[in-house]
Parts: sequence; structure tokens; C-alpha cells
Amino acid sequence: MKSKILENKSIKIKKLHDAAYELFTSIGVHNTKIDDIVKNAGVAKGTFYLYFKDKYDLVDKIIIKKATALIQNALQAVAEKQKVGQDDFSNNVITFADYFVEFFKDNQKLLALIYKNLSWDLYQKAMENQEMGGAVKTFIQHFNTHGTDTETAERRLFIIVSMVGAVCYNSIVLETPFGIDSMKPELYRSIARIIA
Amino acid sequence: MKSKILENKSIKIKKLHDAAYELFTSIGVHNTKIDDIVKNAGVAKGTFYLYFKDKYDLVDKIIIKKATALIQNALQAVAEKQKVGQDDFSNNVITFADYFVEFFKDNQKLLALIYKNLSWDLYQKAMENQEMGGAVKTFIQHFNTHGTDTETAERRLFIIVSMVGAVCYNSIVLETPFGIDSMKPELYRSIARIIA
Amino acid sequence: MKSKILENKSIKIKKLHDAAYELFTSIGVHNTKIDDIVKNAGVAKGTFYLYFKDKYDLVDKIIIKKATALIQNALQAVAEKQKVGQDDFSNNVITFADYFVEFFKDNQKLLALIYKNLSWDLYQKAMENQEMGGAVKTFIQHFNTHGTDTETAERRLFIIVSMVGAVCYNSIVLETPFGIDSMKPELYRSIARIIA
Amino acid sequence: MKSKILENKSIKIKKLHDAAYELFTSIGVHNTKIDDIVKNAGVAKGTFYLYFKDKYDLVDKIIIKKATALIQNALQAVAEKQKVGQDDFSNNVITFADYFVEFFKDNQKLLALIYKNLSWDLYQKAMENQEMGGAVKTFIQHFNTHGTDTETAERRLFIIVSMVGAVCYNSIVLETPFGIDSMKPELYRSIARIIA
DNA sequence: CATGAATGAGACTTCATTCAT
DNA sequence: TATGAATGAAGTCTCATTCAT
Repeated sequence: MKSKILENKSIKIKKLHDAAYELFTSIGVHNTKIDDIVKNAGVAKGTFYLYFKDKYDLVDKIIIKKATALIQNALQAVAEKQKVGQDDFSNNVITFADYFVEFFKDNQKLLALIYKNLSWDLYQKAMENQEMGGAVKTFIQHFNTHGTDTETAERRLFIIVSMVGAVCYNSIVLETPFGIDSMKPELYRSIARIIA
Repeated sequence: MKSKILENKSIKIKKLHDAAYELFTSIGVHNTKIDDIVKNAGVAKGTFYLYFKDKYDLVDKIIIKKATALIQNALQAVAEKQKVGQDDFSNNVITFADYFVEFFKDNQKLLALIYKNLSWDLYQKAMENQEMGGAVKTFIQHFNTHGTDTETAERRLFIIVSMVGAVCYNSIVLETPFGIDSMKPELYRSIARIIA
Repeated sequence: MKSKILENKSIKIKKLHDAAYELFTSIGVHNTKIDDIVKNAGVAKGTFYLYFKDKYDLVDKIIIKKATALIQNALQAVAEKQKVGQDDFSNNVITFADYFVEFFKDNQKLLALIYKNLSWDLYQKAMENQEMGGAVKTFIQHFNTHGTDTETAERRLFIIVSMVGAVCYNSIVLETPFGIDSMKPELYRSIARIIA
Repeated sequence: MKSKILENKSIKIKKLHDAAYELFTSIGVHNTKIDDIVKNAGVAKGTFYLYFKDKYDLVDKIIIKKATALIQNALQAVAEKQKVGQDDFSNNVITFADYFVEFFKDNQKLLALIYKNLSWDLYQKAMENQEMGGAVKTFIQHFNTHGTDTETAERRLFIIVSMVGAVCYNSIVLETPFGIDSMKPELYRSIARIIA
């Protein structure tokens, strides 16, 4: 039976993903050796090269997997707020941002991992995500209906994303004196101001 | 004469700085070998270890040196605008930011180098800079005289710095479809909105 | 077949042992480079570190291997003398000592290697040797049956071993004017006197 | 005045001797770097090479200096015992040996230093010592007057010296279960037996 | 005499990748 | 598919020694 083999294959891949994620976030990508990954995953070294080109290929795959899940959950959070009556655009954007902030508060190491390994390539792959595309479209449309052109709307989104990301990273990962919780009100005020 | 030795020493350090900067920005810190640095600097390998603990010590020293010079020049740019009559606070902050943006447009690789090697440690060292402290104080005072408390003012500054940094990095280094020049108007509008 | 791999492994280890022994005894441990060892063994440098922690780990392993073999052969020599009727205790000890002396006469460099790298740790490992423990027990028992307590017997053995070792080393390795052959009668007389 | 310069020179040599001795005995010859020696001595690195060929030249010089002083003191101890009436030959030899044992009990590290760096070369230099030659001559003469030939006497001395040295080293430096104090009675009994 | 910055050979070690089994 | 022993290029860093000052 073929499925047994395929299942076995998936198990090994998952083990490698999990072991690598644990190591990447705890000791960093640079300090993680292929040897450590396969040892922790309980597979042979050759097996690693059966499924991944190299360490950085695996880093990318892990980040995309994690980011996709995060985006879907954040959109879900906005949808639920809308169900209970929240229809203010600004607030919806802030709800979305807040989901990210709260998530990264609990997953500092993942935040660091993503930030240090960010590339446009990766960004694009995340954007290929169906639902994400829908959310972006909604954002743009809001502006269009208020007399702002698409290009400008895209740029404002870009600024907001960059700002939220950087403030999160600087507050959470770098140990700056400004904790993310104390930053939140000003951060969300800034989002509202940029959108307004 | 002792000065001959001292002078020689400075020359070697400068050569190492220059050679390393060239390599770090062109092929990246990771891909730069100590061997390459000393070969390009025209000094012996031991000389490197006479002045630097390791590769990352040199990275830090180069970043601090470059950042300090940049900050001083940006402040100088603001001072000159003030000489010719510009006294609007928002505009002064934007002038400062614009100096950074323009500089990094011409020094993309330095921007990448700084971003990838950022740490709170390094940030603090930059802040020990005398003039920088003065500029920060001026920023805070402006808010104080307009009824905003110091803490809030500091957080707004933190957001602006994070935002400008991230937009620069994303626009310039990651090859996003939003070029920094097309982003500038929206970026400066955002600064003004956050300050207002 | 798995045995092919296992066999190959033993071959590599043996090659490394042999090459290292040759170098250690001919040019000294200090002057022997890992590079030389692996080159002479015909294996890659990484293979060395697959089996040994560092150079000194290999030195220890070689010494233990050689010493164990030597002890077994010396005991064998005594056993054979006993077979042909020698049952005088003193003579048995001298037979044992003589085997060592003759062996080291032919293996000066090994004697030097052992002496320069002696440690209590190593001594203990040699003593873990089964047969050696038996020989020591026999020695002690002889004294016990002649009215000497165990402690004293152990100390006499310790003195004899130290004395024979030192005289061998000084005569053979240091190039003293007293050749080991001319020393033998006096050395064995001393053993007999200490035992008596 | 020439003497001032010469004095200065001696001071530096002494400082180097002292610093090196401290390092050799505390961390070992192998782990002691020229850099450490000159830093601890408070002189420049070049100065080291003004007075010593290399590290091992200095080791030899230190050992000879220490050994010469020790021998003179041991002979002095025998002379004093003779003054108070001790004229038994065996006891005089044991007195001499005991002085060594007691000294090395308090100077374990020096014992290790000497043992690990022993060479016939060094041994000879120690023997060039005037008083030592006299003591040896006395030893030989005792045997001659009791019907033993010079050669045999020399060999017995050689055995005794080797034995005492090895037992000291093994008991004191290697941390064998036989402490030197508990070994002494048996060791001196052995000396007496060999002489008898 | 004294200095100590500079040297550079080379020691030791790591680890991504391959490939015979 | 899976393994893991073997590889060896590439790396970091040390330290005895020299020599211009």
C-alpha cells in the first residue's frame, strides 16, 4: 500500500519541522546545525537532504507555514468582531493588528525568527494566501470609496504594516525600555491617524 | 619618535575598517572571512586579532562609527534649515527623517548591515551620543509645551523612529514594489499625523 | 551487509592508531600535528574527530592499549616459567620485571611516551585489567603468608614498580652513562632485597 | 656608571625568573605563554628574548637554580646531623633523602616541573655542582672501604636516587592512594636494604 | 638596552554535503 | 526510501618570534 509509505514520509517531515523550529527559536538559525536537527527529529542526516535543499530552505518553509496560520487566525478574529456588530473600519484594522501583537507577545522567538529572515520573496509567498488577498482588497476598497486612490491606499497599508512590525519587534525582541503593552495605545492611535 | 608608531597603528585600524566595510556591505557579514578582510587591508591575520575580538566586534564598531556620523550630519541638516527660517516642529522632524532616507538611498548596503545587526545594546551606544541626546530632549520639550506628557512623547518618537526605519528598510533593501521615493509623501504625512 | 561498514570503521581507527603511534614515538606528541596523523593514516581530517576528542585522547588510548598488551605478555612470561618449575616468589617478580625491561629496551620511544603522559587516571585504567588485578593479589598473598600485613605488601609493590620504572626510564630514555644491561644485576638484587 | 645598568639587568632577569616559575608551577609549562611571563614580570616581550633563547631555555635555568639550592641544603642537613654525632652511613643517606622528601612535600609543583622536564643534560649540569660531587665521592668511598667496587657503588646510588625520586613523584604528584608519609618507613627500609 | 606592534605560519576544529550500503 | 560514516574545504584564532623605533 502506497499510503503507508507516504504517511511515513509526512511523519519524518513533520518531525524535522518541529525539531528545527524548536532549535531555530531557542538558539537561533546560525547556531543550529543540521546534525542537531536530525538528532532531535530522530532521523538520519541523509533524510534531511531528501526533503530540504539546505537549512535556509527549511527556515523559509517553517516561516511560511507559521505566518499563513497566523494571518488566517487574525482575519478570523476580525470576522468575529464584525459578527458582533463592529463595523468601524479603523477598529477592524486595529483588531487585526492587535491579534498580531498579542500573538507575538507569546511567541517572541518566532517574531525574531521571522524578522531576521524576512525577504520580499517570502513576503510574496505569504501574499499568495487567498484570504490575505481578500483582506487587502477590502482595505483598498474602503479607501477608494472615501476618495483615495488605490496606489495611496496601498502605500498607507504598507506603512501601517511596517510600523506595527517594527514597533512589535523593537518592543518585544530588543529589550527596549518601552514594553509593548505600554506602546499599544499610541500605536493604535497612530494607525487610526494614518487611516483617517 | 613615538608618534610614528601611533600613526602606523591608526593606519592599520583604518585599513581594516575600510576593507571590512567594503566586504560586509558587498557580500554580507556571514560570507566575509577574516582572511578576506586582512588580505584586502594588506595586514597580517594576527593584526586583526590585535584590535578586534572577532568579526562581530568589528561589525559593531563599524556600525557605531557610521551611525554616529550619520546622526551628526542629520542634526546639522536640521540646524541649517533653522538658520534659513524653518521653525515648524513637524518640518524639522521630517527634515531629520529625510536626511536619513536620502542617505540610506545612497547606502542601501549599510542600511541592510545596520538592520541585520541591530541590538538594543548598539542602540544605546548610539544614544550616548551627546548631540543626539540634545535632539531627543528638544523633541520631548515640544510636546511638553503642547500639553503632552513626557512618556507619551517618548513613545511617539519611538513609533516614528521605528516606522521610518522599517519603511526605509522594506522599500530600499527588500525589493518591494514600493520604491522609497514614491513612499516619501505618505511617510512624511504619517509623521505629521502622529506628531499632530 | 552491515558488517562491511563496521569493518571499514575498525580499519580507519587502526590506521589512525598506527600512524599516530609512529609519529608520537618518533617526533613526540608535541610536534605531531593532526594533519600529519591523518595524512599518514590516509583518512580525512574529519575522520579523526569522529573517533577522538583531540590529540591527547588518542595518546591516552594508545598508551592504554600498549600497556595492557605488555602486562598480559609479562604475566604470560611468568606463567611459562612456572610451568617449567620456577616457583621462587622473588624470581617470579624478577621475571615479570625483566619482561618489562627487555620490552622497553626494544621500545624506548614507547617508554618515553608512557612516562611523559603518565597520570593516576591512566594508571587506574591499566589496573582495571583483569589479569593485572590477579597478579597483584598473588603478590600480596605471598607476603601475607609470610607474616607481612597487606598494607605493607602493597607499599613494597609500589616501591618496586616505581623503582623499576624509574631505573628503566633513566637508563634507557635519558642517555645516562648507566646502560640498562649493566644495571640489571643491581636492579634485580634490589628487588630481591626489598622483597626479602 | 656601569654597575647601575648591570643591576637593572639582573632585576629584569630575576623578575622573569620569578614570574615564569609562578606560572610554570601553577598552570604548567605548556600552558604558559611568553606573553603571560613578560606581563607578570612587568617587562616588554622583546626583553625576554634578550636573555633567553626560548621558553624551554628558561625552564632549564629555573630548574638548575632550584635544584642546586636544594642539594646544598640537603647536604647541609646531613652535615648538621653529623655534628650531633650521627655517623651511620645508611642514616646519613636517609637523612639526605628525607630532606628531599620533606622539601618536595611542600613544593609539589616544583617536583612536577622537574620531573616532567628532566633530561640527562640537566642532570649533568646539576652534577657540576661542587658540593654534590663531594657527596657522591663520599658515597662511593664508603662502599669501596667495604669491599664493593666503584662501578657497583655508582649503580646502587643511581638506583636509590631513581627510586626515591619516583616514589616521591608517584606519591606526591600523581594522586596515588599511597601518601608519601605512609610510604616513608618502607622507602627508607628499602634504601637501607640496598645499601647493606 | 628596551620596547611592543606586527607578523604569518599553522594549529585545531567544524559541519554541510555526499554516497556506498 | 533511509542511513550515517566519511569527507575535506573552510573557518577561527594563537603565539613564538622579529625588528623598527
